[in-house]
Amino acid sequence: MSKNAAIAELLEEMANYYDLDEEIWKQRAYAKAARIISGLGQDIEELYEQGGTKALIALQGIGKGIAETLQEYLNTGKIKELLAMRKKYPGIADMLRVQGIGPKHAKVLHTTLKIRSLEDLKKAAKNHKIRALQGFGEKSEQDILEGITLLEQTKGRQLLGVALGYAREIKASLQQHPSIQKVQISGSLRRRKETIGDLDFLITSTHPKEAITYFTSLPEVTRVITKGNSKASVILNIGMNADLRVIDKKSWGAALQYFTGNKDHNVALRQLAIKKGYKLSEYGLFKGTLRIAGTSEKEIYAALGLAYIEPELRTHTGELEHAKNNTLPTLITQNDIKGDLHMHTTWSDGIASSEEMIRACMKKRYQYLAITDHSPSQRLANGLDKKQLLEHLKELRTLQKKYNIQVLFGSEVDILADGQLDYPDELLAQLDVVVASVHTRFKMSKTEMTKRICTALQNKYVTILGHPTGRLLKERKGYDVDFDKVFDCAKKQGVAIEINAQPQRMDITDSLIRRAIAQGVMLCITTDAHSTEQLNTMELGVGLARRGWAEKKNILNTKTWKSLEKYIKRRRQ
DNA sequence: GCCGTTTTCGGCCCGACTGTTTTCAGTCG
Ligand SMILES: Nc1nc2c(ncn2[C@H]2C[C@H](O)[C@@H](COP(=O)(O)OP(=O)(O)OP(=O)(O)O)O2)c(=O)[nH]1
Ligand SMILES: [Mg+2]
Ligand SMILES: [Mg+2]
Ligand SMILES: [Zn+2]
Repeated sequence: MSKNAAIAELLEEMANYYDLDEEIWKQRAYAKAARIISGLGQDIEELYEQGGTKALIALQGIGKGIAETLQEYLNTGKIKELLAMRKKYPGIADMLRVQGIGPKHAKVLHTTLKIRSLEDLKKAAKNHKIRALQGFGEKSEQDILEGITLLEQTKGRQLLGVALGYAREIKASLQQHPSIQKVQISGSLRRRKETIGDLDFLITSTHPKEAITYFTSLPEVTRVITKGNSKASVILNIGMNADLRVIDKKSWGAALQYFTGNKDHNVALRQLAIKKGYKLSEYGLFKGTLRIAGTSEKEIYAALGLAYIEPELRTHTGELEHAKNNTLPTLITQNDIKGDLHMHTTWSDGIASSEEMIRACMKKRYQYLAITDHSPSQRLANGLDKKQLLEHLKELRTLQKKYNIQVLFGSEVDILADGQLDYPDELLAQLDVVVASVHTRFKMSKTEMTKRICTALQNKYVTILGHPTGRLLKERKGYDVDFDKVFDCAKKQGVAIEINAQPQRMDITDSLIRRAIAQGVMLCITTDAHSTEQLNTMELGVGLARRGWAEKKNILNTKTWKSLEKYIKRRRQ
């Protein structure tokens, strides 16, 4: 994942330049390639190092030409053609970031007004130089100024855990309106992507215009971007955009399919429809003017000869082929979860007591929980020394007698720089569950880090490898690790790979989950909760697991306590 | 530029909203 985002941006930039040159198909190909790479999950550099150009071309949507561009960048750190384009069109990339300015307008501004920067653009708008141009007017000049201001205010993508909370509040407000019947959170939220660009809502309404006006007048709305008879787009006080789409209930399934995406999945599905002699839009699947499907998503997929595809799988990464062959996985659900094996208490850096965590887990009807406070190296997080660890153990054994839920005594033990664990084996032997995690010395080489982690996994007391990539969304990338090797070790040793559901971690990634499953590795969804409230992030972890094509059998904490107990015992033999 | 259980050439998703149009192009989802 290291360079993927940066490379996707470069390809996107190139796509924009091709657009200016009216190379419309090249533009589409590059834009698509950018989307593919940004959603890839696997480090494109790693892919190239291991499989060469062939591995790049093997990606659906990347062919000889773009593979060459990628190769040039990975080998030399630059793309000659891009540099030339930047020279030809200075300042255009910035202009295109302004809401409402596309390639056509940008080009006019660039050539006729010689605009080279956002500063130039602002000045031109303020001096009313823009309104006179062909295709522009007073309003669009004003919009440009506002667009620049908004650009300066916009934050990036938001964490799923945060965005989902906001979306549920808006959903509740929408449900208040008498003309609104169904409300469905859609887009990337429904696909449970780990970061969210905007909040998308699909509704049915007996009075669409009133419903839309209600939406654009919500107290959270700070600005209305567009407002029509079937959809509206607004900016919310939380710094995110929200889109509303109103649809007749006979088109509900088609609209939900459309509004859930992702874009590439939609386009591929529509292409399939064409191939079969149909037309697919948000209004339905049509043969000529006859609607042959549209009330439910299932009906649409079925009419196209496909099994139903769960939203989390709609990423255009092979799901259509599997749907056609009826080989899609039966995804894990929240109901399958029997316990939580990673959480913290006031003994280290949590804010709830052991007893509070136990009671909260009972309320969730879990069969078991593991309390896993930090080890001594985590000084800032109040890591437990030997004496404290044994006291904590005593506390938990006492609490166990009081509650009818299996209370597992665990620890999140640091993996030290040399791969040794932060407690000696004789202490680890007294623990029921050990989550081993890297918390320090991130900047090792890939070889060293891989060796470090594999060494740790060889300790027979390790149950779970904690937050395996070490990424913190919006903050830092993961460390360099060879996951094929790590998965190999995990498989051999019988260690589970964690799917950490903390909103900022969401660690490990969806595509790595898919690879882990392909390699036969067990995974475990945990919340890493530091409060009782945070135990609720389990749903985010389940969403992430589903994005990784995980079935119940792939997830350790779907096991009953009896079966889990056996699993842990076997590991320690 | 990419792609192919009807194709290696000729297609490439489809529709809403807006401003500037005098019939629709541009932008966005
Ligand atoms: N058919 C089609 N559908 C699109 C297109 N663009 C967007 N959509 C659909 C699929 C998207 O998931 C949905 C919502 O659009 P968004 O721009 O909000 O994207 P999405 O929510 O997937 O990601 P986000 O996190 O908001 O960036 O609309 C398009 O060009 N064609
Ligand atoms: Mg969205
Ligand atoms: Mg949207
Ligand atoms: Zn933890």
